[in-house]
Amino acid sequence: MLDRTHPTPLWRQLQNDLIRRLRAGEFTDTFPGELTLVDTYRVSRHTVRQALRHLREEGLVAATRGRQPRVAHTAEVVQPLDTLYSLFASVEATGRTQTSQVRVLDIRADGVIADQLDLEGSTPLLHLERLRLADDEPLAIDRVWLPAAIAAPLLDADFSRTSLYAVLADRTGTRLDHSSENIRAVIPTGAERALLRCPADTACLSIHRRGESAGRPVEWRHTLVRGDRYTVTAEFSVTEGYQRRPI
Amino acid sequence: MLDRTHPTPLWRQLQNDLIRRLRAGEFTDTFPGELTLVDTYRVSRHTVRQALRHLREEGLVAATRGRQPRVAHTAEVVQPLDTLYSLFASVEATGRTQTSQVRVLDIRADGVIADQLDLEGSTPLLHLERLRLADDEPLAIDRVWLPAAIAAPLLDADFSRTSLYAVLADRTGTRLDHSSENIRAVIPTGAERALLRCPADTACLSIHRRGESAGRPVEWRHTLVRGDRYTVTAEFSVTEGYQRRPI
DNA sequence: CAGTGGTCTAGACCACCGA
DNA sequence: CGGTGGTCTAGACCACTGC
Repeated sequence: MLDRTHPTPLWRQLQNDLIRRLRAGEFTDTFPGELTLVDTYRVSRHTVRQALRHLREEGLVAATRGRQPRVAHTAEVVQPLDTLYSLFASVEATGRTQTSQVRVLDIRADGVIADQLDLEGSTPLLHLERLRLADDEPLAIDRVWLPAAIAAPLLDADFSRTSLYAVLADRTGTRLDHSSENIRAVIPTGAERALLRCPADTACLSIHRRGESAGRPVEWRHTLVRGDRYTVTAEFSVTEGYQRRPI
Repeated sequence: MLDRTHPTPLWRQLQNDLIRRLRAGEFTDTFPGELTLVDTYRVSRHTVRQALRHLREEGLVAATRGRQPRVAHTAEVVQPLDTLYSLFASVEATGRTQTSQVRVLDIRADGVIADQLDLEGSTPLLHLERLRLADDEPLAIDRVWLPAAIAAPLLDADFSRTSLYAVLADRTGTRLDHSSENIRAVIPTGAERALLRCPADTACLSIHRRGESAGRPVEWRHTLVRGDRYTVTAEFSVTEGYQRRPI
């Protein structure tokens, strides 16, 4: 189960294994308590608590003194605003299964979008539109445009289960190193609400992102996320050299 | 030194005492190591580490294995924490006038809010509720709670034209050095929409903020911002990480 | 009542760093 | 080399929760 000879600390191995089991859906609602984990993994309680600390801080597991610990199925995805994030990764990190329905994948020209990317209006762009789901429940409508000169190799990729950024880096070697986003609150149109299957009283976050690689704009993206399932978080600290907690 | 009969955990008492000594300038550059603290405070190393964890995460103390621990010199300059709320100030920079209507300013207890601040439910809190306007047009409903033990001197302040953080720093010397925010999209209630005088089809950004000073929570804030007038922006660079700034 | 998490102790070995 | 923080163990008592 755990490898005591491996240089990775025991508590991190334990943490990873618990995340794996969480993703595998092994704990539908209840979650083992600390003493149970001590027995099953044959480690001290201190080690168990160190492994659990991160899971609890991440909100994956809800535990209160006296009560039966539970898997926190907060019906929402929490998005830290501290990394160049991928919606795919943040959904998977919560133990949910992320899938996408590809609605559009083609190459076209669009003067408005090209303008945002500092390109000529007639420049061909690869356009990908996906309905993104977490555990088969609609989460967001995601539209992204990339210059065809860079992204053409993605035309035949399967985006139903993979991250755009992963495919982009894999097939073209392009990695985003800079991005800027605008986040607004909007009320979805009737068509959007129907597609997202969200209640009538639900607002959405409208996120525009412009991504760059080596100083060149390579991505214009618009994501419409259900407000009842998604939260953006941000952390600030005045101190220099502030180290973010690992995982 | 530490009171073992007091209900406050030992590690919290130790943390508070270390913060007190830090503020008193007792440690100019070097900082005692863990074993030193074990000796001086007569507690176990586990307790010392639990107390130090927050100080290190906050960046107040820099410690690396093998090296002499040091006091982290927090860039002595201003509090850059008003990224979002200087958004209101930046409105003035664009030529508009920003004002506030103070709707509530009193001291009360609120168990739910106190819980968010890690305080006892009966702890008195200073509560300030403002309707914030730009050029006499409503922008946001801003509610903030601070422990009365710290913020009581603000009871007779005039908040119609001034920043809370400025008054807080001026009258109490407290400056926020850390905060975390959650940003969601919501649809305002009828009362909120009426107060904000916004159209029926307008969504809002709901922003919860928890602010800390020297590792202790001092502010719980909820701001409801009109989605049709404000955008939150974020920048990311691989070299610099994310920084949010207002538009 | 049994089980939960929160706190605390007193040990131990290790990797790392600077003198 | 001595001191640092990182990890880990094997205990213990307590407050709280739900049955």
